[in-house]
Amino acid sequence: MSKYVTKQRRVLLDYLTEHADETLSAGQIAQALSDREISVSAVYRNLAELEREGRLHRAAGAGKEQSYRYSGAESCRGCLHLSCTRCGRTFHMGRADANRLVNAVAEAEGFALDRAETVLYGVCEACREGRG
Amino acid sequence: MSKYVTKQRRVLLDYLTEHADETLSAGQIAQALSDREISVSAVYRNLAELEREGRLHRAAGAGKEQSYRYSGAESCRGCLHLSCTRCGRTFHMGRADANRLVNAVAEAEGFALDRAETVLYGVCEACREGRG
DNA sequence: CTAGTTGCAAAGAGTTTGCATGGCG
DNA sequence: CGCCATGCAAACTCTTTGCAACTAG
Repeated sequence: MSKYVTKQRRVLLDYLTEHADETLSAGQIAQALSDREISVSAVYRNLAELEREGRLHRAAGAGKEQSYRYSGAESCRGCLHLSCTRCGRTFHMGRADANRLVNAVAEAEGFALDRAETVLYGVCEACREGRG
Repeated sequence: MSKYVTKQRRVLLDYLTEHADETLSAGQIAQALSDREISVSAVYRNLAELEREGRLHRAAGAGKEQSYRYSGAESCRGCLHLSCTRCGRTFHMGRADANRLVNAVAEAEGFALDRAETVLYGVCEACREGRG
């Protein structure tokens, strides 16, 4: 696990914190940080490690790139994520609403939803009203 | 679009029909059909075409492979998909339950869920009871 | 100093594409 | 017979890995 706090690690964590709970592809991250003295391999290696530590979730991406989502603080525990297929933004479903939804699925189908892994796709309010 | 009905096309469609509404990776499909006289490129090309025609959905896969889901008949319209992260099986949430869920999300968050794109991840009843 | 990290470049894995051959209609 | 689709292999893209150099503690 992380033993040293290197410059690259800090840069990556800064970036992830800034974009906490957003769905980002490894490529996106690598590119955004390309001018900040961190190599692609370092990005991948650190992402993999963060995933092992459970601070990062490897969620599914539409294309062929893998997507990651950094679970900021405890703030996001228990909440579900909504991803708008038009503007790409990520929204958070409150704990209470999420609980209701998870329970509904459990009752209806006997299926235990994994909140960390599940992302709901659709169109957000703003986009639906034409103000993307 | 599809003009000719070739043997390969038939083989692929047969396979997809047999596994309708399941979440399959391109690799899985290609391998399952590898001994049935269809090349990898043909699989990819036909999958891409089916996707263009809207008969197939390119849903997100966990690993680095792309996943597809063939929307069998109308049978599956309006239903949501549940994917078990343990056994990999796909389950279907009934229309009524799905409607309830979609409405709940719409009310709570003003978010219009896209049923075709969304896959809920979690653990199915069988796996939870240890009979995977 | 020592061990964890980095960067580079090469190796892998999955997907796409060019081109000649083959087969549907 | 004409044109679309296939197969093969090469090209690509994204990700992983080996290894020597580097650096945090």
